[in-house]
Formats: sequence, C-alpha cells, structure tokens
Amino acid sequence: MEADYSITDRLATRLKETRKSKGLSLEAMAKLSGVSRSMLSQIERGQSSPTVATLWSLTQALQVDFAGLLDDDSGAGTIREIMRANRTPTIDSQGEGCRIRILSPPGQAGQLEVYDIRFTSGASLISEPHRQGCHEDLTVLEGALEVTSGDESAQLAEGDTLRYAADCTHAIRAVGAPARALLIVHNS
Amino acid sequence: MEADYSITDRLATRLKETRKSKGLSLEAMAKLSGVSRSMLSQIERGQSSPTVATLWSLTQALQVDFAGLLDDDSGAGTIREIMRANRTPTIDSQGEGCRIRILSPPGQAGQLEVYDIRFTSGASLISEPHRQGCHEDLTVLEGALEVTSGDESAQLAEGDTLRYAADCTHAIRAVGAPARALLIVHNS
DNA sequence: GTTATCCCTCCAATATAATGGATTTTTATG
DNA sequence: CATAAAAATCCATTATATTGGAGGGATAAC
Repeated sequence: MEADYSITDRLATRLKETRKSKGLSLEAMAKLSGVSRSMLSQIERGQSSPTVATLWSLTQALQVDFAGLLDDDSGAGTIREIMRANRTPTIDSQGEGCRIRILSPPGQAGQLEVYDIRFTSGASLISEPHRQGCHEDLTVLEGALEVTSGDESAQLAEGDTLRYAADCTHAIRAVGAPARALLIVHNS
Repeated sequence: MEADYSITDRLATRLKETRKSKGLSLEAMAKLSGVSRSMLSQIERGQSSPTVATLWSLTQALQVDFAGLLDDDSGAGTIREIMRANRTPTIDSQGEGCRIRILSPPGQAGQLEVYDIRFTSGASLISEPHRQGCHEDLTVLEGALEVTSGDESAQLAEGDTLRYAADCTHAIRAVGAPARALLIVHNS
C-alpha cells in the first residue's frame, strides 16, 4: 500500500540519525522514551509506522519537534527562492494609509505569515477574528503603535514586541507619526 | 496509558477544526485522503492514535504540515506578552559589527526564531550548519546584503527576500554600506 | 578459546489501529 | 410533524503496531 519513498522510510532514517547523534543505544532510548527496544528497531528499519502517541514519546525523549522528524527535507538544494523587492506582493491600503508587504511564501499561508506594514500617521488596521488558536507577534520597526486585542490594549514604542491572540477582533493603530512594523501571524 | 490532555486529544480537536474550516464532510475527506470515514471519526473523537502513515495522508489532503496538526498552541488569553525594546535580548557582535536582536519568545526556540540584525559596513555573519531540514527566510530592511548558502550565493537589495537552506554552512555579508535585515529561522 | 557484555534483530502473543457496512443522529424540506 | 438526505457514530472483522523475551553477532578481557 505504501509508495516508493514513503513517510515511514523518511522517519526511519531521521530517527536513526537523531538517536545516533545523541550517542544513544536502542535500550537507552527505550528507557528514555518508554517505547520498547523492539519497536524502536522496527521503526528504524521502516517496518512499522508508529502511532502519534509513540511518535510523541520519541519527540519528547529526543527533544525535537515533529517537523524535525517528519517534514520533507528533499529540498536539499541550498537557495530555494529569491523574491525581489518590486515583485513582493503588496496590499496597498485596507481603507486607510496602510501598505502591507507579504514576505512569507504563499505555500506557507495558514501556517505562518510574515508582513511588513507601513502606516501613515493616524492610520489603523482592523482585523476580524482569525482561526481558533491564532496569534500574532508584532514588532515595531519605526514609530509607535497601539494594539488592541479583545478588550485589552497596549502602547508600543520603537523596538517593542507584543504577542497577542488573534482569534478575536484586533486592531493596530499608528498613534502620532508614521510607523512601520513587522507582523508575524501564526495559524491564521 | 496516556495522560489527561494527551497528544491524541489535541490532534482530535485540531483535525476536526481544520476539516470543518474547509467545509468537508467525513466522507468527502475520506475520499480525499484515502482514510476511511470510520477512522476519521475515531481520530476526531480521540479514540484512536493514527499511525504516521495515515497522519501523512491527512496532512496531504488538508494541505497542512505536521506542526499545524500536532504542535501545542494552548493559551487562550488575549495579550500574552509584551517585550520592551530595552529588554529585548541582544547579541552584540559575533566578532564583527553585527548586532542581533532576538524577537521571538524563548519558548519557541527550535521551532521558529526571529531576528532583527544590523550590520556595520562590511560586516558579516557566518553560521555553522543547523539541524537537518532547517531553513531561513531573510528580508533586507535597509542597505544591501550578500548571502551564501552551501555553494550558492545571491545579492540582495533593500526589500528583497531570500529563502535558503541553513543545514549547511551559510553566511550573510553587508556589501558596501551598513545594513539591516529580518531573519526568520525555521526548525533550527 | 571461553566468558562476558553490549547492541541489535527475530519471534510469538497481545493490544489497538483501520476498514466496510449497519445504525443512529442531525439537517433540511414539505 | 413526517419524511428524506446527509453526516456522524457504532459494531464486527481484519490488519498491524507494540511488547517481552529469545537468539545472534560483534567487541573486549582473561
């Protein structure tokens, strides 16, 4: 049922590599993770496709995240993409004085989105709630901003960073002068 | 064998959310992913811990990566953290004329790290290979930079963005004038 | 060569993930 | 309220993940 270069095989290689790199034996790792030696052996030989529960145990024991064990790394090439300034997707104004440049690649939309936003003096950007669990990280590059998330708000000066929930209505406002900020949206 | 708020439960919630957000029924998703309705139902109810093989099918069908389905995002409050400019962790110079401000929260280290880097004229930042599968997104905020990853290199002007592998030796250099850049490191 | 230790693989037994079809629950329509 | 359609869950069967212990090299000490 599985194809040529299955996820199981990838995981097998990855796991073995990671374990070896930490100088662990199967037995040592078994104790550490609570997964039996036999199972570990099978997984490393590509003969078993572990459940998320056991996979979770492994990531905990090895101190890596899922991506580290599972994600595709076939892009072994080095430079992957260059996006020139004049080609960078731009949203020019959501009503008022905001210019938003989208720095993250389209393929990542929904996971992680990165924006470079410029506000004219007094401009504001109001957003509807995004998906449940979504949050944003905002860093002020120039000027000063006021951020409101739900019923809380905060004043930010140049260089400040704020993390806040974005699964509720939220707004960003340039208080007095023009401003520029870096916005990172997780799980939108 | 699993604790109260297990990975299985997290996945259950995540999966259901994601599926609903795409307006798919269990049947529709079953066809799309090749996983049976029954199984999907069990997973969404937290009664089953899917194997990586089936999990892989799900991520393919839903167009998300593993982190999207599995990683922890708990925390429902609104404003979570404010990091003032003068409190922002800073690495002052890795030998030569680089000032690095760490914008991402420590809890995310390894997953996603965000840096604001300032280079004096001619300065450079050379990095050893990070973890397998690691890559970086670099956006030039001011000035111009030259990036080398493995045996390739690229010239970047203000506003340009570059994505490149960071699981090999890589370097960033300010060519003529002082420069400033935003660096996002995935899976370091 | 023998003994001992460590590390991994093989094997039989058990637990559980995965499936297809039947059943119930929900949603929509008259 | 009655009915139909769709969607989600339950159930029995099959496939497979997981385990503990037995077996088979390696390597080192004597």
